[in-house]
Amino acid sequence: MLTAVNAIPASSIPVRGAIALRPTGARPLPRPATLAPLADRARRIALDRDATLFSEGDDASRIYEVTSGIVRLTKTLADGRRQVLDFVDSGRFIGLHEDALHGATAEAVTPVTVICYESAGVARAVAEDAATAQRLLAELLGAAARAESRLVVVGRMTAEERVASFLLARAGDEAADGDVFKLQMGRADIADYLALTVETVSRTLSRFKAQGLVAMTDAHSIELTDVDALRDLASM
Amino acid sequence: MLTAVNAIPASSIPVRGAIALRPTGARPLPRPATLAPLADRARRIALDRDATLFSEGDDASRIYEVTSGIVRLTKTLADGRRQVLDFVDSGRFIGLHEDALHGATAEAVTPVTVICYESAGVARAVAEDAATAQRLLAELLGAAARAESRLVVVGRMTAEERVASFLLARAGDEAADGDVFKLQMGRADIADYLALTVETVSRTLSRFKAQGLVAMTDAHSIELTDVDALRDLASM
DNA sequence: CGACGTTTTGACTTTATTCAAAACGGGTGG
DNA sequence: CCACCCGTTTTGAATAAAGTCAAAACGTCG
Repeated sequence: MLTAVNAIPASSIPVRGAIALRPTGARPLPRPATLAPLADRARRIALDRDATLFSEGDDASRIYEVTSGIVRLTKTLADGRRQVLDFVDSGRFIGLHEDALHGATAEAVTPVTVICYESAGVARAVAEDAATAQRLLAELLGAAARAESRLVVVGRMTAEERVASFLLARAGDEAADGDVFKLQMGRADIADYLALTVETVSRTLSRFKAQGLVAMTDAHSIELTDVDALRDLASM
Repeated sequence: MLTAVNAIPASSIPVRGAIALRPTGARPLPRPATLAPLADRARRIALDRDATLFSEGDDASRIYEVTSGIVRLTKTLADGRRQVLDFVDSGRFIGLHEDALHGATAEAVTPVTVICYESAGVARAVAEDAATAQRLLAELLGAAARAESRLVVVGRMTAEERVASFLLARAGDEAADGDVFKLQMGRADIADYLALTVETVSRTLSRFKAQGLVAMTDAHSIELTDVDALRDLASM
C-alpha cells in the first residue's frame, strides 16, 4: 500500500531528479515542469512494488503525476480477464477522467513516486491558466493517440508482431543493435498488455532468441541483436 | 469525394438540426454548441457515403466537428489489415492531434456533414478562451475513455461478447426489448471495428438470431429481443 | 431482369489458448 | 554458504476459437 504520504510542497520536490532512477535503455521522458499553479496543494506519495494507487470504481477526486517508476493502468472483467491499458512512465499524468469514478486501476509495477493534485484544483487551474490547460490537453492528446495505436496492435497484429512492437517501444526510439535494457514488468503484465497469454509471450520471446533477434541473460534483460528484423515484424 | 465546400459562416448553420437525421434508436448526441470563437472561420463540408475527409499521413491543419451522419476513423497496416478506431457520430470532433500529420483516415460511413476549423485558429482559441479549451479537453477525455474501453473489448472479449457490446452501444443506453434500429455500417466495418472477420460477425449475428437475442428483417435492421441476455454477454 | 457487391453458410486450417509439468531464480532460514 | 521453497518462466501436447477459402443466397441498382 502507500508507504509514505509526505506533506511536502511540490515546489521543493526535485522533479527532474527522477531521471536518475531511469532504467538503462528505457524511453526518454524528461518532462520539464509540474503543474505550476497547483504546486502549493500538491503532495508526494511513494508506492511499493505492486501497491495500488487507485482502483476501478474509486472516486476520482485526485490526479497524479508520475515522477519515478512505472505505473500500470488496468481494467478487469467480472470473471478476472485483465487488460493492461498502459504502462505509465515518469513525467506522465494519470487519473484524468470526465467521470466521477476512475475507469481503471493504477498499480506500481516498480517502486513508484507520484505527485498528487486535487481534481477540483485542476479544474479551476484549467479554467484560469492557459498553460495548465494546454499541458493537460497535450497529455490527453498523447493518451488518445497511444490508445489508438494500441488498438491496432491488439486488434490486428499477430503475437510475434505484438511482442516485437512492445520490445521496440520499451527500448525507445533510437534503439540500435547491441542495446541492452531491463523489462521492468513480468510476463503476466506483458501478456495482459498485448492481449495474449503468458505462455504465448514466453514462446514468442524464445523464438526471437532462437532466431537471433534478441539475447537474454535473464528473463528481464533484453539485448537487441537484430533491430531491423524487429522493426520489420512491427512494421515501422 | 467532397461534394460541396460551401463558404457558409458557421453561425448560420443549424447545428442542432442534425438531430433530425438521427437514425431510430441511435445513441443520443445532442451536443450543445460549436466552437464559438472560431465560428467566423468555419466552413461547412458535405461528404457522400464512403468519401474521404482526410487520410493517414495527411497534414493535420484542420479539425472537424461532425454535424450529421457517421464518420469512421481507421488505421491500416502496410499489408492492408485495417482497424476501425471509432465510429464518430454527430456532435463529436475529429482530427485533434499533437502531431502535424493525421494518424488515422476519416471516411463517411453515411452521407456526412462537418464543420471545418483551422487548427491554427483552434490552438489560438485554446490559449485565449477557457471555454474552448474546456470543450476540447472534454472531447479528448471522452475519446481517451472510449479508446480504453475498446482496448478491453478487442483485447479480452470473445467474438460473441464483442458483437453483443457493439449492438448495445449502437442501440444506446436506454435500449429495451422491442427496440429496432438501423446499423448504418456494413459487416466489413463492424468486423474491422471489433477486430474480427466479416464471416465471424455474420455467424455471430446468425447465432444471436437463432437464440432469440435479436431479430433481423434485413441485414441492417436490428430488433433487440433479449437485451438482458445481450447485456449479460457484454457483461454490463 | 440481370449483374454486382454484400451477406450468409459450409468445410477446413491456423493460431493462440488451455492444461500440465518441468526448469529456473531469488530470497530465506538453517 | 548452501539447501529449500515459492513464484515465475519456459516447454510440451492437446484443444478451441476464430480465420481462411469457397460457394451459395440475397438485395440493390441500373
